[in-house]
Amino acid sequence: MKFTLGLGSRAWRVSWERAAAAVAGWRANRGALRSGARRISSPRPGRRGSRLARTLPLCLSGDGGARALPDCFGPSPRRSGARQPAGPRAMEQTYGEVNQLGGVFVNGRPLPNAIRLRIVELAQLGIRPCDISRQLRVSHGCVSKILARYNETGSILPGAIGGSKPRVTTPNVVKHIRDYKQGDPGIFAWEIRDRLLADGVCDKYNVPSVSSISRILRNKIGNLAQPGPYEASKQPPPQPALPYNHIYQYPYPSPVSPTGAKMGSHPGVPGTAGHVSIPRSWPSAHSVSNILGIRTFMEQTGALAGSEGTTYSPKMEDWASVNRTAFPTAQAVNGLEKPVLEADIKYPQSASSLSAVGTFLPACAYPASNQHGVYSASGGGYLAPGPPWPPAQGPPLAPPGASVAVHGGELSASAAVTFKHPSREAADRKPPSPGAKAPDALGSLHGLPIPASTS
DNA sequence: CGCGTAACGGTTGAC
DNA sequence: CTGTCAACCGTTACG
Repeated sequence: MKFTLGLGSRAWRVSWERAAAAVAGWRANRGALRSGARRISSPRPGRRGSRLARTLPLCLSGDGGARALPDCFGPSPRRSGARQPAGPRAMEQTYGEVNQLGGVFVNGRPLPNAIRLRIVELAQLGIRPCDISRQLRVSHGCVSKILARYNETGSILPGAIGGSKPRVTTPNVVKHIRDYKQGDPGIFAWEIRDRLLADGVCDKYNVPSVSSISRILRNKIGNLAQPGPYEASKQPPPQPALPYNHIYQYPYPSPVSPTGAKMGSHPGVPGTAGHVSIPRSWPSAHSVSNILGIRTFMEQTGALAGSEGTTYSPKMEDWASVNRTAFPTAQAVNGLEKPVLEADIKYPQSASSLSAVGTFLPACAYPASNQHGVYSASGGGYLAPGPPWPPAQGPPLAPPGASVAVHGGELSASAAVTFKHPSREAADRKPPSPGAKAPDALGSLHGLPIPASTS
């Protein structure tokens, strides 16, 4: 039902076969959870017809449409290992879909960082979101979301997709619990919890729940002692949780950890303190410090290879291939090749011309020529072919505080570093690392002439 | 008309 | 190895 509705509202979509799979009965639950009253009975009737026809000339033709897209979204089988929808046509799956603006996107996947970055940049140049949306052919909802996130977190990066919340009952935690229990067999679970916090074993984000602790006591630690009900007169609950900076220290100013973005084993949760808007408490790619860390590290080392495994890179598909056709030079920036290859794994699109994002987003600069290429991928690009780009002289730059550090090298592999509203950050997040923050971020923008034309 | 956002189908990755 | 789950994604359409 829900599926039907959804499909109906997007009947034009290119990769309808995937939707047709519609196997995910469980998804309905999620949908139900999220469902409001809005679309209970009809799939937003009415829109798709004419508008679609007007805006999607290139992908709706023929069979499957997507294959009519530019080769950057050409047909390509999923790589082994990737989930494949059941059905004989699975191998014909393509990733490209085209939105109403004619922009190409991959459903369920983040926009390339280059696009995200561009959105932020344009916004900081004073271009209205609606114009950004049109220029880049990204839905205004997405523009809004990215800008909102950027304003909130200072990061242009998408959130961490997939995975499960890291277990809080790590061996170390269990060990401490055991120690506490051994030290005081009558200790309550909530006391253990407090001690875990107080001792810095856990932080408020990853401290096990009382029930979890009880379960640990019961299952893993067994009967060191059974807390009796009569022991209720213990200490009152304790002190407020430690300031989470205690635990959630940013990697900097110490040499930034290259593993910032994905610190699966990090005892703390990097960057959390400053990321009020990021619900996930486990390592988040949004972490400014992570981003900084990655970036700084990369800038310093000039290599990603050593860190990519633990950074954001696994997610950095960035559908690099999406933009590849626009960059036929296929110059892999040092250290970026692997991520790019990984991107290929995820987005096995036309590999005709590989180019890491970093290739077209050179460090410390954002040459118009390259920029131009970024969004002008033939046909499937994000630039509207017709309407001219806003005049180069454009609106004034964003407020002085606003800045976007543009360093292309990391874009494809780990992180794009963006900062904004330092004052705000000062309040609720760590101040940007002086070393990591581009000293002349605005300068980067200054040096980022808006392409005179989108064509 | 511009924007914020709910709903939606989709992907991802830990478990 | 496979399925489940809960996170995130971008698009669409509503208000």
